[in-house]
Amino acid sequence: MDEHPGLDLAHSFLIAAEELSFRRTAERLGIDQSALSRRIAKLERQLGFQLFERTTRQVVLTPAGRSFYEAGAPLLAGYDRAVATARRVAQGKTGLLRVAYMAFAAIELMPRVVKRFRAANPAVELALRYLPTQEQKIALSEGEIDLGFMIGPFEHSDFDSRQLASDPLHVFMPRGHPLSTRRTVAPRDLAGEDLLLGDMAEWEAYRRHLGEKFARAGVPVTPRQEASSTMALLGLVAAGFGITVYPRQLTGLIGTTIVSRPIADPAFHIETVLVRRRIDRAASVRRFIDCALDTVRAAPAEGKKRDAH
Amino acid sequence: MDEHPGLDLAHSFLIAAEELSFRRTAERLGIDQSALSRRIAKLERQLGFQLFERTTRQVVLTPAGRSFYEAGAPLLAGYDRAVATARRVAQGKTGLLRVAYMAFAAIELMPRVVKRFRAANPAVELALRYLPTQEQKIALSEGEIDLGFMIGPFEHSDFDSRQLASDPLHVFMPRGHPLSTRRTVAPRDLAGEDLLLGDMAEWEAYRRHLGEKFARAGVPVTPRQEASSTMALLGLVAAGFGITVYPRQLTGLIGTTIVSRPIADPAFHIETVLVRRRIDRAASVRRFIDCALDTVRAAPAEGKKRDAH
DNA sequence: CTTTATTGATGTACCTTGTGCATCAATCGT
DNA sequence: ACGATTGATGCACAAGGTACATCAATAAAG
Repeated sequence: MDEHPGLDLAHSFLIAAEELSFRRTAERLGIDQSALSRRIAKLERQLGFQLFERTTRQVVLTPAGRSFYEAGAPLLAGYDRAVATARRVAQGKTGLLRVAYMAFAAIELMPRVVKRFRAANPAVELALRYLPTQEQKIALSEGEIDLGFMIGPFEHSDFDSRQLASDPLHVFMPRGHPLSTRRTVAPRDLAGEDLLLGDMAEWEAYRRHLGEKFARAGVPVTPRQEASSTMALLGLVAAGFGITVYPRQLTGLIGTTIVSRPIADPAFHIETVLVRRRIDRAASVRRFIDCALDTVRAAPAEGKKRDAH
Repeated sequence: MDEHPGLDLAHSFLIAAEELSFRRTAERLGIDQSALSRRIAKLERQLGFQLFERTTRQVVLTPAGRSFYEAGAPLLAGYDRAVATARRVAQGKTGLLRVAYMAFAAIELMPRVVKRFRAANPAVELALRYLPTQEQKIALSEGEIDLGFMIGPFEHSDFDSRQLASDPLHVFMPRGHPLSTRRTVAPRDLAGEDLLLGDMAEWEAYRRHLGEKFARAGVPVTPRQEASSTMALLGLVAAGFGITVYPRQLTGLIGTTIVSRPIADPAFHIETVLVRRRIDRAASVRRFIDCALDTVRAAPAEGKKRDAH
């Protein structure tokens, strides 16, 4: 790619090619006829070929000029469209918003926010993508995504993090499990239980959080088996391999083979935050965040608490 | 269409959007970093929205900037292609050549020239169009065609006319016609014959020429019937309605129901000329003319004379 | 934690560039 | 033959963009 010879003069040429009169063209452009005459001459010099055959009485396009006009007119029209589109994007009225979410948010929170946002901003295309919390942070910093629903808290000078929910953790166990006779479960009741969790590759953030909470509660737990997905986890629980700890929302999705009980400890909550790059001031990103905050403010999911711990 | 805000700065922006570094971009553009900084700032001011989010340590595209880049990059690449294409057209290496031809040229001359030109200039698209001589003159002056095979001579200050051929006229008559016993026919032999010609709307030029020639030969003739096309004319001749006068080339195309005899008078030739607008200096037009001259010079059709009258 | 180097932004002086005005030669219409 | 209109050109001026020097911010190195 060279440097686009005469690009700045192309507009003058296109008008002239339509008018076929230097005076009328100059008038349309709001400049002197002599200025236009020089513009065209300069453009022809830069391009290296004649655009017009001109006498003092008539101006006609050369074949090369006709070719240049026919190819150039749609290009400049396309430029205007590109500007208009980009302007709409700047105003957040359209564009592409790349949103990532982790497993917990996928159950209820993310779909609700997305549904509301789509209704309010139909012109904004949403690219949803499942990513674990840790990978979201990388993806955010590398500009691969614009927003991420992730496990909080997340404090970093480069990122802006807004808490959307703080969900109580439940114990999920097979029907008939000894603990299922209780209405609530204390952390220390879980000592000695076989704890099943997602594998480290994808569930790193959650496992760190959970490990810390059990440590603070003075309950030593080590997961006995790992699953790669939420469904696999539930399958293992249903099959009697052990129990798991998961945010409350999952309760609504399970059948009768698995029962859940709240963990009666205010520390056993998990925060969901919505994170963006602080440098990214895109209007559509702001709109999405506002929409998310409105969503949880307007109708917080049952059992959710507004503030953590 | 406004006036394409910031079009001249778009190139700098595209490079910057690729480099994501003002210093490297400035280096690539061969300007000072400060100049680039102002260019981008000016472009953003003209467009009315931010293209980059920048700190002193990193430069990232805003969503609007990304949109503008994605739409703009192919546009400027398209501009370069448009310039390259137009340049090839200017050099006559490609482009569209609109050539018109009248009925006589369609028989043999035009196909031979076109075949030769196509072989030598495969990249030039030819738009062939049948037009009577008179209409070709209008079409040429209005720029609807670039070249015309027409009945000559044609002298005009706006046009450049080159004679390609001077073809002897023959008399075409039904088999068994009294004149068919002769080897040649004199103009005065045609006095009293029923002369069939094409109608005035399309055959004006030829009829003027022919009328003039008969007048000079002192033979009064008035066409008895008109036909709208060459085939219709031949049909009428074959049906015994009369005779017609036509250039020699037609001889090769007729069957045995019609016979032809040369008119033994040097005035009874018809010139075919190739005409272009004098102001049109397009290389491809010149090439076509050269090719046409080469064609008739290399292998003049049998019976053709180099000079008229 | 201090130092160093690199980033993009900005003040300044200079000079290239494009502009309007006036005028010219060519040409069409009357 | 004349006036009117076309595009081209000489000229002086003003605007605009440029390089240079420097600044504040920040990441990397010690």
